[in-house]
Amino acid sequence: MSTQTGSSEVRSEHPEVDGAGERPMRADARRNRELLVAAARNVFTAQGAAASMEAISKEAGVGVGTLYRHFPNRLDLVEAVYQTDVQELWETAQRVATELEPWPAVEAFFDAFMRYARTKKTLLDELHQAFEKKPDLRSRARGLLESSFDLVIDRAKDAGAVRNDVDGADVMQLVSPVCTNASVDPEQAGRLLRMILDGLRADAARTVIA
Amino acid sequence: MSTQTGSSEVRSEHPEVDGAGERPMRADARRNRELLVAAARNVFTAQGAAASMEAISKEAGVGVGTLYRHFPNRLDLVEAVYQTDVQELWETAQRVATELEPWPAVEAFFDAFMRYARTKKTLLDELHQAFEKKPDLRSRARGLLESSFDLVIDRAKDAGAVRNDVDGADVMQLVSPVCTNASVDPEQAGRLLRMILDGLRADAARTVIA
DNA sequence: TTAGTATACGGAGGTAGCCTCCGTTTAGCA
DNA sequence: TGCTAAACGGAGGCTACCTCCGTATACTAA
Repeated sequence: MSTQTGSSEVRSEHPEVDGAGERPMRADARRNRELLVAAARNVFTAQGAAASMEAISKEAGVGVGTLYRHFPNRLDLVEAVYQTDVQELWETAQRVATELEPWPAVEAFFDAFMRYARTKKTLLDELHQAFEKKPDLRSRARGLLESSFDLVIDRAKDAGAVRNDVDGADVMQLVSPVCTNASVDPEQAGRLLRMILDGLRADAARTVIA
Repeated sequence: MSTQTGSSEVRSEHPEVDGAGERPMRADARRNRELLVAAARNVFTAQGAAASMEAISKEAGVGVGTLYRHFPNRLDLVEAVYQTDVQELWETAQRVATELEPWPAVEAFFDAFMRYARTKKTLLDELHQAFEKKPDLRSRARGLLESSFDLVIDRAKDAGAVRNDVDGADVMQLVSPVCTNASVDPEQAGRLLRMILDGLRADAARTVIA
C-alpha cells in the first residue's frame, strides 16, 4: 500500500511524483494523491468506466481541481490506478514467496492475480488507449507481472511442487486471457484457474510435445 | 451494398428497418440511412473513435436529428457500420467463390478480411460495449464470418489447393488476432498473413500433431 | 392531378462530462 | 511567528451526445 519500497518503482513521470530529483511533495499533496488513487479504484470498481472525475474527487473528499493537479487528464488517473495494482501484485508475490510454503504461495498469488484482473477488466478500454499513447507502460507492466509470476513459479519449481517445462511467462499467458476476457464469467474463470493449477503441479506432467 | 439479399440478414431490429413486417421505409429515409452508414464508416476510418455524431451527419449531408432518428444512440451506429462490414464480407466471400479460381479466391478473401479488420480495429472499444449489451450480435457476426471463411476454405480444400486438416474456424482464429491486435502494425500483419497463407497450402502440410 | 396525411427532416438547445483558471488557503521554513 | 512557494477548490468554459418540435415531403386515394 505504501509507496516507500523505492526499488522496482513503476511510476509516471509527473513532476509531483515523490522520489528522485525534485524536492519531495508537500505532505498534504502526497496524502491527497494517495486518497485519489484509492478513491478512483473504488469508484471504477463500483461504476466501471462510466465513473466521472467529479464522482472520484468527491469520493476522495477533495475538489476536482486537486484531482486535475495530480492527474492532468483521465487517462493519467487510469494509468496510476493500474500501476498501483501492478505494483501491489509484485509486492504480493514477494510477500507470499517469503511467508508461505512454495505451493500455497502459488495458489495465493493466483488469487491475488484474479483480484488484480477484475480491476483491469473494468478499465480495459481505457487502458488500451493508455497503452497506445505510452507503449512503454504496457511493456514495463508486463515485465513486472512476468517477474512476479517468475518469482513464485521458479521457487515452486525448485521445491519440486511445479513441473519443470513451464516458466512464469507461460503461466501468465495462460492465466491472463481467462481473467481478462469479457466473455468469461467469474465462476468459469475460477474453474479454469483451478484446472490450470492442477496442470501446473509437478506430478501432472505427462503429455510431452516434441 | 444493397440490402435486397434477403437471406442471411444481419440487421438491427429498429422499426424503421426495411424488410419483414411493417410497411417499407420511405425512399428518402432509406437513402439517408445508407448515406449515414457510409459516412460513418468514412469518418470513423479517418478520425477513429473520436469521430463526433455531428461530423458524421455533416459528412452524410443530413441533420443530426436525422442521424438520431435512424440510430437512437452512438452504439447503434457503430453496430450498423459493423454489421454492414460483416455483411459485405459475406457477400465478398460469395462473389470470389463464384468468380475466381479456388486459391486466388482465398487470397482475395484474406485481402478483404484485412480491410474489414481495419475498420473493426478503430471501433474495437465501442464494439466491446456493443457486444456486452447485445451478446447475440457478437455470436451472429462470428457465425457469418465463420461461414464466409468456410465457404472459401472448403472450396479450396475440395480443389486440393488447401490442406485438409484445417477448417474455416481455425483459419479465422489464426487470422483475426493478427489483423485486430493493436500492437501489430499493418506491414507486420501483411507478412504474418502471407506466412499463414503459405502454411495453408495443401503442399505445405508436413507437421502432424497427434 | 391534387389534396391530405403519415412520415421524415433539420438544427436549436438541454444536459453532462472533461478540463481550466484563479482567488483562497496552508505547509514548511527561517 | 511571519513569509512564500505550493496546493486547494469549485465556478465556469467547452464540447459531445441526444431531444424536441416546427417544417418539409413522400406516398395514397379520389
